[in-house]
Amino acid sequence: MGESGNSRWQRKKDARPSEILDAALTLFVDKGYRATKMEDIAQAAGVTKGTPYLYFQNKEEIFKAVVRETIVARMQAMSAQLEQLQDASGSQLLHAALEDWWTHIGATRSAGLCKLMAAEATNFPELARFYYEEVIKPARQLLGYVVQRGMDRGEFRPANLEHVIDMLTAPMLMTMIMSHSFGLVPGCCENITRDPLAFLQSALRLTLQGLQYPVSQDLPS
Amino acid sequence: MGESGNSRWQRKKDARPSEILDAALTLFVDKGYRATKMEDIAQAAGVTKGTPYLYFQNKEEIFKAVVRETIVARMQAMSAQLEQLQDASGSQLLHAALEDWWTHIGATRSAGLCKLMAAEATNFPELARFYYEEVIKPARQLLGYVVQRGMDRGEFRPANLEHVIDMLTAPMLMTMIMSHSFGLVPGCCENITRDPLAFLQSALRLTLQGLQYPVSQDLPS
Amino acid sequence: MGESGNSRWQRKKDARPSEILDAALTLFVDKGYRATKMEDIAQAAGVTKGTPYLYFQNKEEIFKAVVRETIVARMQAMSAQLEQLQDASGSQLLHAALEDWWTHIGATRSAGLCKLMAAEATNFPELARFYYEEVIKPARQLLGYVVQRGMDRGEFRPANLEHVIDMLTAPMLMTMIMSHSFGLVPGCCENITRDPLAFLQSALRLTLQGLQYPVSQDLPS
Amino acid sequence: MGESGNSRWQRKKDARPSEILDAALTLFVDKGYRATKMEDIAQAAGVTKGTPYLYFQNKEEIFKAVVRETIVARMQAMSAQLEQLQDASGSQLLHAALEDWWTHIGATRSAGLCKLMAAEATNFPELARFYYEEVIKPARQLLGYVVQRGMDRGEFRPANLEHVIDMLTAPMLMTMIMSHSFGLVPGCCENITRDPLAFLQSALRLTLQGLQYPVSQDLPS
DNA sequence: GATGAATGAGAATTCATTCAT
DNA sequence: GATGAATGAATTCTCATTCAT
Repeated sequence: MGESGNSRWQRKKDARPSEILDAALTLFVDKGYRATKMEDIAQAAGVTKGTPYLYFQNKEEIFKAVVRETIVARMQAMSAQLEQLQDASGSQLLHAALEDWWTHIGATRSAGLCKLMAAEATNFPELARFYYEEVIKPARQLLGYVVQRGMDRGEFRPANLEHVIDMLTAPMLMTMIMSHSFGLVPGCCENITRDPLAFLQSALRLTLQGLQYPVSQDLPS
Repeated sequence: MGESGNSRWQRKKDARPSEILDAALTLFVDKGYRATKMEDIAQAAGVTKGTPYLYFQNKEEIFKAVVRETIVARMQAMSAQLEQLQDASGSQLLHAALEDWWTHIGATRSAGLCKLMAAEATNFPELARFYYEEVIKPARQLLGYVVQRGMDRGEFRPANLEHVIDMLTAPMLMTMIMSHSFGLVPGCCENITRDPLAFLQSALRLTLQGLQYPVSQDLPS
Repeated sequence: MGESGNSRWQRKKDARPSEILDAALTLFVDKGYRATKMEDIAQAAGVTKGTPYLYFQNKEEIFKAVVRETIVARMQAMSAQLEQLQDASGSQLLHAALEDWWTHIGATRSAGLCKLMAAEATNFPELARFYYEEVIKPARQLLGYVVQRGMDRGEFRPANLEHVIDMLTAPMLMTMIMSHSFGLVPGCCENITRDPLAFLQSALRLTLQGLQYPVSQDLPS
Repeated sequence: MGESGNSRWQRKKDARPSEILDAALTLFVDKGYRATKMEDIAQAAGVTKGTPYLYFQNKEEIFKAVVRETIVARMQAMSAQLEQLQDASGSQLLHAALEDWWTHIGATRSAGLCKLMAAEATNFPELARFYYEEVIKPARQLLGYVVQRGMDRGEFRPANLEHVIDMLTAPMLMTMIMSHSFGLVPGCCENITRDPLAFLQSALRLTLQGLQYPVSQDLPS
């Protein structure tokens, strides 16, 4: 026939899994885990009901695979990348990390997945632990390392390390949550989701400002 | 307190609806919206399957009512309370607000509801708008007012108001999310949920520090 | 609340389980376990799809309940009954037992259930063990007791007790199997299912004949 | 014998079909008809999913072919063999038949197939008829012939021929059923499956004993 | 002949909701 | 007002079968 795709079966074994995961990612992010039907995933991937089951045991495994293939994979790449910028100052590193994160996660569908992960953590304890070990913990270690080095070098004033890490993370979490919950609802949040990156940078600056040594003598916090 | 809200709470001799909402709140927070069965709500409220339908049209209406009756109601009370502390400094007001929030929301089941609200916003757009109008917007206006006043008075250096509000809000959101998602999973987060209030206060201090005028000569207070 | 006033709908409730089990028994016997759809059971019981699940966890539990309520229950009744005929001879007891069995099991749908049990034993090991403990074992013990007593009294010649029990059981098993497998297929077995009871009695007579002492004294087998 | 059946078995250089049937036999016997997946059959035969369909229309046809090729074929061989022992006594013939049957059917996977056949007869009426015509009927005719001859010769006392045949068959059926149902379940039947052949021989002896003329004068033939 | 990706009808199970009592 | 038995739409998952390669 003249047309390429007119066969009932489009056989793309190698491409299928990632097509399915891609469709699933979008649907999970848009509608949540429970509200996403397997058949919807199949349809969005251009296949029929049964096909996803050829590649994944069940819905839960699809969800796990989506998390693994997107955030976890990206996280590892980011960690590796940041480890090469050893010479930069703490501020520079944190700014670089923020931009990197924004490019590869914050501004992508992955951000919606983070929100979903938070929403569903208690329903998938095993996955939550995995996510914690593979994403949250390494991310926090990386940030902790950078901040601690800054303190050691006198770039930052001493402060509770965990709290600083939380402080650096909170705006990112907020951005992801807001832009994938209220931000998606028409008529909510006209002034919140304007320019998330601007907020993130502003937040980072504010936090770094707070980490500077006061000029005159001040009590350490 | 005003007398206006009494009529609603005076008919407490008929406690059924609020008992149902109370049970629903706990279950929604613990298991999520979808995973909470109507029958579980009924049972937890000490009634039988059909009874909730005598007071609420359906599950969605119960969810909305829960949000309305808990967070929204609490939010309004908090707003009223804060409006009375007009003489305090911006820092003092923000610290007071934080403690108030922590006591009445952050440390209660309501915090779980906020997380749930974020998770389900896209599934209940109407409710999301309501929540945004009744909770998020007023809260931000309140914070915005306090911060703006601080800037006007020279207590804080000028900065993007929306970003500062986001900055003040992010740690609270983070606390709520984490403590009701990963924080509930055994084996996650050994170092995150340690002492949320300490983090919140530390974050506030850090942000306020960042809002101080830099050392160089600037306007006197 | 109280136990007293709810007669009408509760009577319905009480009747449901047995109605469902009754429908299930017939369908299981007719079509086998796998080929019997839950919806068919429901329909045969005059209810809709979901109703059986109000009373039984799942299809497997219905099957187990059917077995329990029919054969096991009947078996226990039979055992109790036979224990009262202590004075009769071995032959008399065995004939009585056969007739009893025929009346209450062999000629009823329960016989089909025995066949089904044999067919599905490996698919439900737990149920098979239960059935073995509650039905097969007691039945064999009962027969064993009667035969042993006959041997002790000199009514029967000595023989391997287990083999005799098998020998007494085999015709019953055969009758049940044949009449619920080939016997149900039109055009099979014109001469097999003629008169099962006649065969059973004939078989018993033949076996008892074989248990008589030969006239001349011969070696025990 | 005739040459007519050769063509089927001569094309054995193409072993595919029989390999598939062999695999199917084992799986059917082990897991039952329904629980045996086509893919499992293919895999056990060392081919892939689609291949069985090159040789058989569908699963049902495979089942039928298995029955045909195993039991039916073996049955015909046995019949032919027994027809050659014309000189022996009835007892001798029956003992020989039993041993033959035990060797080629009772102790092999075919026994499991008999059980399966009984279990599935109503689901495959056409196959049931075929099995009845090709297996059950000839077997009964053979036995009937031997027993009748024994009666005619005065070796056995007169009795209902069909009943005697049933009587001779029942232990074999029982052995096959038990050893492929409860006998396979761990924890069932410690004392049943001990030594099936011993039981079969014992049963035959007992039956033959019952067929002997009583010593004192009894009914004339 | 073989392959194995894809199909899609079908079955089990869940649970929000209704309504006769 | 309350009850709780019953409903039936909705959803997940299975597997015999097909057919392009």
